Amino acid sequence: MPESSEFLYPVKWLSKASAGDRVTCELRMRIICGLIGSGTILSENKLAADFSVSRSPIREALKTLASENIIRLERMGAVVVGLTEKEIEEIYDVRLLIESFVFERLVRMDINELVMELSKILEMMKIAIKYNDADEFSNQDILFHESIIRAVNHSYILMIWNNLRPVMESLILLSMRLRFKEKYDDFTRIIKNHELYIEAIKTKDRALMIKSLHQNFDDVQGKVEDLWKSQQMLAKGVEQQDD
Amino acid sequence: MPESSEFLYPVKWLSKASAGDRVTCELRMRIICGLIGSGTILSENKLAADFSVSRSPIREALKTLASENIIRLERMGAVVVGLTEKEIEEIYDVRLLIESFVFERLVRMDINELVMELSKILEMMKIAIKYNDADEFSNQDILFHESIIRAVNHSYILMIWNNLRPVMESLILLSMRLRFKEKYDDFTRIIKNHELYIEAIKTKDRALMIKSLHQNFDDVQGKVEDLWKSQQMLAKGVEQQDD
DNA sequence: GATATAATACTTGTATACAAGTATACTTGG
DNA sequence: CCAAGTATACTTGTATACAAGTATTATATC
Repeated sequence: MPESSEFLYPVKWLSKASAGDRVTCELRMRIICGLIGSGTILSENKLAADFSVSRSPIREALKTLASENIIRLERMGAVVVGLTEKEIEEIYDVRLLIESFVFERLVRMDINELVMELSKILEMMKIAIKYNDADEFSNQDILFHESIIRAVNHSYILMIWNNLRPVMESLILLSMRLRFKEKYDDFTRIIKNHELYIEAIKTKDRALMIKSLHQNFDDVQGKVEDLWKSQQMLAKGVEQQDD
Repeated sequence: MPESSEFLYPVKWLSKASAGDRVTCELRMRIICGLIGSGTILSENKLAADFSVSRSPIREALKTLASENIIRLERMGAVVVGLTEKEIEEIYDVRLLIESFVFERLVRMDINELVMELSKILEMMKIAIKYNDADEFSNQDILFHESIIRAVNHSYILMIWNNLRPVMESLILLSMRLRFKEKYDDFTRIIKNHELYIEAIKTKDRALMIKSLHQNFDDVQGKVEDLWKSQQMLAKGVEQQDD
């Protein structure tokens, strides 16, 4: 019985979104942080009632979440799969795979414009840290990697990214919110690491790129319990949210 | 515009499918073979009328096709992107990427059961050739590669495959239909090539695997014009049913 | 009491209706 | 004749209705 008043997904990111997208994003967050546990059976009608919408947007959401592999559509009800330790590792397998691929392309391209873009994003990230805005930081973090991927102009690599992105986004959001409360110091390291990534692109240093990518993963990866923790922390701190 | 009596997608594969899936598969085939050209704007209402269904299954289809990157959902109408030479190459970039990844995992696994499975599929392919069944041959061809990918039990690699699969399927279907009519001899080579792939897995010979994978691509790749040709050939094969 | 059968309360997929928004064509005033 | 506003015909997203199917439970029969 989730109260429709509490939202895990940043509400301001949904300002122009449809009800379907809203439900998709919120459900994803709840599943990934463990609020809706693995094995739970989701009913279209029940969800519709909980979110006070009709079945149409719910169906849309379930289809999307199924394509992201966090629920499984069966003949009767959608069963929550969620993320185990293993799956989080698998996500990073894929990121490593595609970002390495992208890097190979980058070294044969003019990367001036990209480096400029990345520097801008890095500045934004610093501001987000300064103002304690975990959500905005996450947003820029994702944008950072997305910009790199977009730069090579490969529609099917971009397709993979797009399929992966939402789950990544949820993971990063939860991870960063926790860090902002508990391990604020981490951010200087994260920033430094992103500077390393830019450096790797500038100097076309493959090894450096892999290294910084790995470090980046360690920064976000976290254990599944942490996601739980993140959610509970948020539940306690809802009042602070409206600043 | 398109006559609902002619279907490019094998009808028997849709026996238990919903109207939404039917429309998705058929639309995809028409887009990929060029029957519905790039730039065409698809209207939900018009499609609904053409396929004699309501907007619900059409919306579902458009969402799916958009996630496959062959149409783009804009604020007014869905615009067909289709496949250019470049995109077909990109698909194979991704396949090479994931099948290489999978191979690395395979060499550290017990592959007896998989080899057995692949041998079975290969037998099936031979039968399909014998009975001139291009569609069944395509089906088994895809199953061959899917079995390999499934074997490593990596949910996010499988996710990529699942996102790629439908477009691949259409490409292979069109390519194989053409071959059965024009280049029947090719199949002995394709079979031999798959035997090579099995051999590569058995002996865990990475180079051999890459080689056979590349050859496999050459077998299907074909030019975009060929897809056109394939469709036109089919159109002639079907008794003109214009009204 | 155990098994077959019927009633029920769900489920899914599709159709249809409607509000709100947006491009196109059509007026109307200058 | 053109600019500006208005009407119109489309669009999307959501709600709702309904048929057909599938589990679950209750009932009847042996």
